[in-house]
Amino acid sequence: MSDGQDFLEHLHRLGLIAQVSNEPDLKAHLDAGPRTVYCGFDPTADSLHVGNLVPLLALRRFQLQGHKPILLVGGATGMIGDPGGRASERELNSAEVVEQYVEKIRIQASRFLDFDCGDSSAIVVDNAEWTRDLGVIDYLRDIGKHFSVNAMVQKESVKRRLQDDSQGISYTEFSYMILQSYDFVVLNRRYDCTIQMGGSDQWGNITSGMDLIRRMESKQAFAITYPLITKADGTKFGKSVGDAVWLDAVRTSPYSFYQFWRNCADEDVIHFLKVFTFLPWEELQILEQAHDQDPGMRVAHITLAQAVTELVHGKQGVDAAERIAAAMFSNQLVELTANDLMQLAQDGMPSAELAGGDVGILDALVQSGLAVTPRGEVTPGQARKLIQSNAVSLNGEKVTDETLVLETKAALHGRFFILQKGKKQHFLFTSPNASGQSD
RNA sequence: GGAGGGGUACCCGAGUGGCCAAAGGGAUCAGACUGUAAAUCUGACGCGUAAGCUUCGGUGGUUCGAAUCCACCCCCCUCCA
Repeated sequence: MSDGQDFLEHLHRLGLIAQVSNEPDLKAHLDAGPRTVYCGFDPTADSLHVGNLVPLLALRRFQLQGHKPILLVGGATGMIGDPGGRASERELNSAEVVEQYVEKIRIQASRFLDFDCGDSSAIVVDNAEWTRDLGVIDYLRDIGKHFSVNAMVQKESVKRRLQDDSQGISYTEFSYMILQSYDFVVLNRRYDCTIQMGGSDQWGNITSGMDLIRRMESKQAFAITYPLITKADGTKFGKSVGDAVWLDAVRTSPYSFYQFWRNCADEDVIHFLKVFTFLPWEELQILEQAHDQDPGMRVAHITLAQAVTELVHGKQGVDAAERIAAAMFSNQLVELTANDLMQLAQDGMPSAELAGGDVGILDALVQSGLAVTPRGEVTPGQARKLIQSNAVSLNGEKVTDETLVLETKAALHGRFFILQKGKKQHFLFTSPNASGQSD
């Protein structure tokens, strides 16, 4: 990427930088030798999602430059809830739950960073470790003393909540900034960590940490924020079929994951390529050109899907996803062999065994979960509505009859049914007793 | 503790005795169009094939009839020399 080129400049080009504190100094700081940079992740679920990929990959970029990344899991701050970027007060999770999340996230993140490459090896820390035993009095005397409420109230994240008529802010969330600042100090002491990175909504918290380091340690530290990912159409990034797109293969299959990227909007695809892949700049240029010339070819989309899926689920993940996609979108389901079909199930295509006997189409829609209402419930009524709106196909044929039964003789190779809702949602049913595999 | 404002479907937000399963917008799902895009148009959007059933913070009450009126309770927000 940046042989001799300025690293910060490169990040700028990729659209990864929203704000930087004291850029000239930071540049010199980075150029002068390996540095330590940290980014925090709040454990709000037991898996990271695509949104978390931004900082994760950014940390990786630093590591590739020879810097040392620290991934801080907010076992403590996760118990509090960050008021920034949140309209309302957060639900608080129990300590055990948070602890569990922390562990899962630690494992998951390990995939993206190198933990064994000498001085720049990544490390994972949990701020619960140094916060847990911090007494209130110590906290107030040693840390709180350095904070001016006057200044805190001026921070955008806090100010917004103070001005909002329908929501206030609790003292708990108000204190979040202090804990995060203290994290920075601890990491600075222990690992000489001088740079904190975060989303642009973290700017206030990060600069506040810089200030605290200056006061307590008399040292200079730096802040870098990345722009929060937005989509061209204004809807929230990272959702698919109503649910977040997770990195955990159990929650979001590699196939769905792949589809998520492949289906992103034309307007977003180049931006996403820059942020979510490590493709060399020249290649990005070529892709952008190709995309501009003929977006219908979807070269950029496919490259994006392949690259990110490989990053998260490996080459097999990509292969499996593409096998399913090829089969499902070929519109020639009948030509698939029994082996192909079995492979699809193994590849992670949503599938299930058909509950004994001949099942009605409505039941099948319910069992497959395809009959979800806009509210997220699975109901027979929704199954009916889908059929009435001409949305359902079975083995490639539109279904218009609600009373249709999935009879064995109509199955592909005597035992497979591919149920389809709309264009993009498929479900594979296999017959239970496959003893008659004589076809 | 006092005074005031507020709690309506996934979100925002109308509705202040029947015409309300509850306007409007957003989100979501589907159809058409396409490129497995976007935009646009159309349909769906509490559950149920239907009759009907369950919803408007909670519980009781007034009424032929309540999201709408009354009582009590819970929660949120703002202000208090």
